[in-house]
Amino acid sequence: MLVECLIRFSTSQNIKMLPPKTQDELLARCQQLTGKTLGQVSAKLGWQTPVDLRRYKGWVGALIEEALGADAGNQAEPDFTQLAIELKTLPINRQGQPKESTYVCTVSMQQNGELNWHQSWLRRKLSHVLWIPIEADAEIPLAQRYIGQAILWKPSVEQEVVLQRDWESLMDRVVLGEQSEITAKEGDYLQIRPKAANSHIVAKGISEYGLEEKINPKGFYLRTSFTQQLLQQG
DNA sequence: CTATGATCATGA
DNA sequence: TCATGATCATAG
Repeated sequence: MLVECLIRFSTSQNIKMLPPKTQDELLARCQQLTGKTLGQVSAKLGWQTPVDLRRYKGWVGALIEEALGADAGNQAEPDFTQLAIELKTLPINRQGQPKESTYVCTVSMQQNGELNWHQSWLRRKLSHVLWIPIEADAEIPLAQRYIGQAILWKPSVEQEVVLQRDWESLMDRVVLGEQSEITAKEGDYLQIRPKAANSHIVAKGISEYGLEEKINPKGFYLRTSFTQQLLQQG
């Protein structure tokens, strides 16, 4: 099976990688990517490497998904549906630290159980994450950026305590109809920021009087101070 | 519109 | 310099 995958990987041009059946198989595929450049992986998949990411912001993430055989598409599921593992690339600056915050999910109270931490969408998404560190210094051409060692991560008890506290305090405000007033300054590890095509996009929200209101969609993001810890513990 | 994938770009 | 607020592409 491993041989088949390696052959498939080395020879494929437009052939879709099958999703990994086990965690070990997934990690083996990650090993194949470690130390390779984005240009090498891109060429192997028959993808064009853009000059920069300005108009292709999700390109790196989509490339790694394809290379590892993620199968969730744009459904609201973990990237590896069978393994219940979420995939996230982690852009690394020249100092070896996360360069950007990490988007997790949209802020919403329409979901069932969205008012309870243990059933929350955010907790489910962060319950098991495969982080792929990737060079992201602007001075390195996209195709020459190296892929780092993958980190398969579950939040520690200490980390989850903070995440839960942040999530509950932020969601308290959302429920009170204050979502549009929340700024990115709030939260220790989690923050809420705009998440939309632009600032004019509107979504259904709740006003301070509990009525329906049109607001600019926002999302939960992990601060770099949090993802920095993962690099050290991984 | 919502979901997926994120990074850009400017003000402080 | 860097975090906040804004934005880009694509599928359904």
